[in-house]
Amino acid sequence: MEGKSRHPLREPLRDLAACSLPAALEAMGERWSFLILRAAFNGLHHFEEFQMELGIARNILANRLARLVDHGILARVALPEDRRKIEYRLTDKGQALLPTMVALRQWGERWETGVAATPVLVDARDRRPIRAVEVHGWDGRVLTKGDLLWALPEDVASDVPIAQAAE
Amino acid sequence: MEGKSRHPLREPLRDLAACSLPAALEAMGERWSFLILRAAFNGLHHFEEFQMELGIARNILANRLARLVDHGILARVALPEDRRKIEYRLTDKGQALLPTMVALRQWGERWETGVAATPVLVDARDRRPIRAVEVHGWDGRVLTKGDLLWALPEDVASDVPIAQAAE
DNA sequence: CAAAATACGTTGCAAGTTGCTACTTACCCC
DNA sequence: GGGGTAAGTAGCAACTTGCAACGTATTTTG
Repeated sequence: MEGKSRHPLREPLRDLAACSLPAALEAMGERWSFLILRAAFNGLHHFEEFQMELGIARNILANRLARLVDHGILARVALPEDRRKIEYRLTDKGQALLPTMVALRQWGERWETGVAATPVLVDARDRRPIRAVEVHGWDGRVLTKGDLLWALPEDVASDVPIAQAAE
Repeated sequence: MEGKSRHPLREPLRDLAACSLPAALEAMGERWSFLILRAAFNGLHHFEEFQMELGIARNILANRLARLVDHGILARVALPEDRRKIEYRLTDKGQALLPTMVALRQWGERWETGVAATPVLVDARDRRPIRAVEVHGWDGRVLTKGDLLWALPEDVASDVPIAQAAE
């Protein structure tokens, strides 16, 4: 029985400083989680659909779906018109992973496979490809590693000039 | 690792196998990989630094560093001035993971921890917080799930801005 | 209605991964 | 040489993953 141990004795990924990356990985960092998420974004909703599409073992799929539901990324809805069926539906929290998923996929396209993936993600309005996901500064500039600083909260320039920035 | 290449034969309409997400996860999808990457972005370069910062077991760290080097995400550089030391340095390919890492971290802040993470990532120029990472259409609009379509390559509008999209 | 099929799991292993701790090897400094 | 540092390896226990068979409600079909 491995389906129920949501938080096994495995130590949680250590909070280096108070970074929220470990918290995010706690929810999404396991083996199939991102692929299930992508399938959900792609319109799949049912256990058998995920299983067929991904070729994942059924017990692992059951475990991952339960975890994603526990974390509020998917909602588990029993369908009234066919009481065998369960619908797994992206929550707002799950939909909020879109930029992460797209960024990871674009990185894979550019640096791993080297080709545009199929299917292509396009803007529904004009069917044009979407832009590359980037990090932007407050002023809209595209930032790369050299443009960034890891600052303590008290060293962050405030947008509101009333704050006691200088102490 | 257990190389998985099992994908059932399916209709191309629904085939997600050509997606580059699996390729990206092959490189970055293991436990600790993203945290090591974050530490590298944060200026750590040496085995003992990663080990102390993350509290990861030494054999796992050695394995992950070797994998990241194999995938070209980190470069392994022997330092001439102290021949005990090895420097692990982000490559361009590794630096290209910045948007992915920031998107994942921001999602964790917003939906898991609920607070701004420490340290905060700021624009080095003005020390202001960076923007939320988002998905943008060709025209610059912010896109969410409902604005997107998964299209076959032949259904993608050409990037020539002359509007022949009428259909 | 009984039988078959569908949907969503669970169970029992075998094989693979992770983690802890101690050990090793090479190197620097005095 | 002796002590300490840097980057790993080795052995072993605990945990996770994967496969395939089985279980249990439901719906559909003959």
